[in-house]
Amino acid sequence: MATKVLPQPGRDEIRVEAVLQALGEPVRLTIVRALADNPAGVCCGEIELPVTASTRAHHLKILREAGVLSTHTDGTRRISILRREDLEALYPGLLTGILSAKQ
Amino acid sequence: MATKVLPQPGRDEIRVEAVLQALGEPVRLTIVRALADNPAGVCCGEIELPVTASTRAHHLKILREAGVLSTHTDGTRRISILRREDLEALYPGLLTGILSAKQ
DNA sequence: TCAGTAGTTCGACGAGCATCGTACTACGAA
DNA sequence: TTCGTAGTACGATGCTCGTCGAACTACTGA
Repeated sequence: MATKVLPQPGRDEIRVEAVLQALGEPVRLTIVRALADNPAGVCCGEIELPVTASTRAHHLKILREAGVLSTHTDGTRRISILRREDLEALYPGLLTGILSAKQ
Repeated sequence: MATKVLPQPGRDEIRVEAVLQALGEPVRLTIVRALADNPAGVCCGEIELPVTASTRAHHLKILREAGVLSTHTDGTRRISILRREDLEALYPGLLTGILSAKQ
């Protein structure tokens, strides 16, 4: 089972505008909160969202390209993990600040 | 000289999606950075921006309505101040995280 | 090999947004 | 009162974005 990591920006390629814009959307913020609750990673289909599969894939792509999360394959599934370390290194406190917001 | 504070959301009315969406725009992020450098407040006309005055007013309104900044009048001028305390109380670390990003 | 499942990609569509110019308001100075 | 300055409000425009359905890919299990 050769897991493969989907293309994503390196830590030095992450731009704060892209991160903020990615996080400033309700559906994507829901995804990020779900990932934060599951440090081991989440299969994107498991997150309950009020959108279709294609829209979900769209949002995951935006989050991945912004550098917010990392995705690797696991059979037919794709596991997404929050890039906590990278975001904390670039913008210390940002993620915890956002996650501390009462829903 | 009766200075007047323009309408803005109370601390409990601030929503994290609105804040992130407001910050996820290059022009508005420039404004926030300028305000962060001037804790005493900045007259919006003083910030150098690549847009016209009407667009500038539009962005300031969005930032104000999101709860990111506070504006009060001073004669014909309007002084804007970053709502550091409120944001820090709601989302501890968020602002410093964003501002620590190398431009 | 074949069917089923997980997820992406593509094209289309409608809503929202950033931008502008113009007209307007509010204040200060002469 | 009149003029100039600082800024807002409004309407229009073009672009971006979120959403969807349908078609497609990739892997698993029978």
